[in-house]
Amino acid sequence: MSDFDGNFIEMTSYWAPPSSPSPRTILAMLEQTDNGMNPISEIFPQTNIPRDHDTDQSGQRSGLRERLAARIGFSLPTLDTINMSPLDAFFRSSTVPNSPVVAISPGFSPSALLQSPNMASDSSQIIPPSPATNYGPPEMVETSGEDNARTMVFNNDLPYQPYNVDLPPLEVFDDIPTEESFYIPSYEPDVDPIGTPLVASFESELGDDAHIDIISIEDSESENENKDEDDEDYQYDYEDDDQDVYLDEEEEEDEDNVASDDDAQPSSPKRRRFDQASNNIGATRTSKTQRVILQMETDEDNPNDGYRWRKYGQKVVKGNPNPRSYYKCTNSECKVKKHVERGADNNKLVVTTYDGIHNHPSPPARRSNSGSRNRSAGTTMPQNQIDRTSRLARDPPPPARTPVEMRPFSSMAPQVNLSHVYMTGLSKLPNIPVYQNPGFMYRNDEPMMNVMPDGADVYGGIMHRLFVKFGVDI
DNA sequence: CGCTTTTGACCAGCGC
DNA sequence: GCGCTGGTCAAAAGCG
Repeated sequence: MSDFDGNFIEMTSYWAPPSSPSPRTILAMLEQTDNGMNPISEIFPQTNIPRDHDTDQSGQRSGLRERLAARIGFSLPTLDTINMSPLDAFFRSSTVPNSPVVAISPGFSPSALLQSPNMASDSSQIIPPSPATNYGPPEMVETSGEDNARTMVFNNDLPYQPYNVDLPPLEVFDDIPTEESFYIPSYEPDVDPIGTPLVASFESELGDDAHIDIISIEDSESENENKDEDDEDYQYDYEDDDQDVYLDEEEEEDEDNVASDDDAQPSSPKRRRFDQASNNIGATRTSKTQRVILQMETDEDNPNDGYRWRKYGQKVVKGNPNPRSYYKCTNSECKVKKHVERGADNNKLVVTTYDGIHNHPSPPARRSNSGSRNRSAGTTMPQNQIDRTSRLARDPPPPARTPVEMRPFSSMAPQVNLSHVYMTGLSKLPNIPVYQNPGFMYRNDEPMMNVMPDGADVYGGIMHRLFVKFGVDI
């Protein structure tokens, strides 16, 4: 499979969710990369089209937002992205409220996005480093419908240069977000350009072993009981205290200064108790593992994410006429589960929730030959569905590259083929080492793109900072 | 034949 | 205690 031959790219022009090209178009664009032609702008040809999101799609978005808000426990503010320069934000080290640029957070395991063999070595885009810290209220990203929204598209063909930039003040590391967001627009050609909100979110619950995700490979399955409801000190009680690197007392004070109202900050690590209670409405969720919610627009009922899954249940849940499908990783040693459902208000929006951490690499794709099964590399699916699956989704994960392949398979990261991921978001995130090179392009009305570090850079930066601050040497 | 999905039943947590 | 709900189980059916 052809990779984007570019680098981690930030699209600095104002961006509006484009109408997405067909898989064929994408593949054609990808194949052009060998000519040194960055395909991004051609994949996203309508990047400058403003969107009137306050018209007929508002109902859809609000419905989704309300659902997410109900699920997570707080309302979702609208992101104001106008007049905000992503680059400015990116290289700003201090507070940038409502930064639209997605970042890796220490709370949300970087490995979830960077250590994934698929995501890191595929043509994938990765969650980029954070440009900014945000001390605002807990955020879910709600940006896709915004005019002038910005997006970042990434690739990771840059060499591993994790330490070639100045580290930001470590204080920002204290502010641990638990939610990330990015957009995965449909690559289907018939997407309404003013269509559905491309709201995506990560929810890292920072559960009992969430922090381990950054540091080591451990069985993510923890059947811990909920922490004592009466325990008001909000101390983390990770099982593996040796690697409890998130907060110390001082940091907690800082955190409390920022977030005086606990209930208003469900995304905070300190909201873990809240999350556990509120995020499972009537559910029986005993496994307090890290959870990631991924939303993307696609016609596939279960987009390939690089792993193989076995469906073990389906249920219609309250508030959504579309059934929710439950999957387990087919690896017998792996306890990761996920469930997939379509948006109640937007049938093109597929919401995938991952629970757990894969303790194995993604399996090789099942090759389809004449007369044999033709299954996707990931979740098995009916033939008719496979036939609708893009080639991108069927392609096997490419060989992992150093240093990616040396990383633990610690991620429950959704290993979606993020061939054309739009990322944006709000976050309270640390600055992570980045560097710039002049590899931008500006062609016609297409976004100017600035080369940004790849996943290895970001990962290395995080590791370095862990080492600097906590002495954790991976 | 092997593996998958389907689907109704069952289980367990939560709120009232 | 009861009902609601999300999550899981497991037998049957489907598919190549």
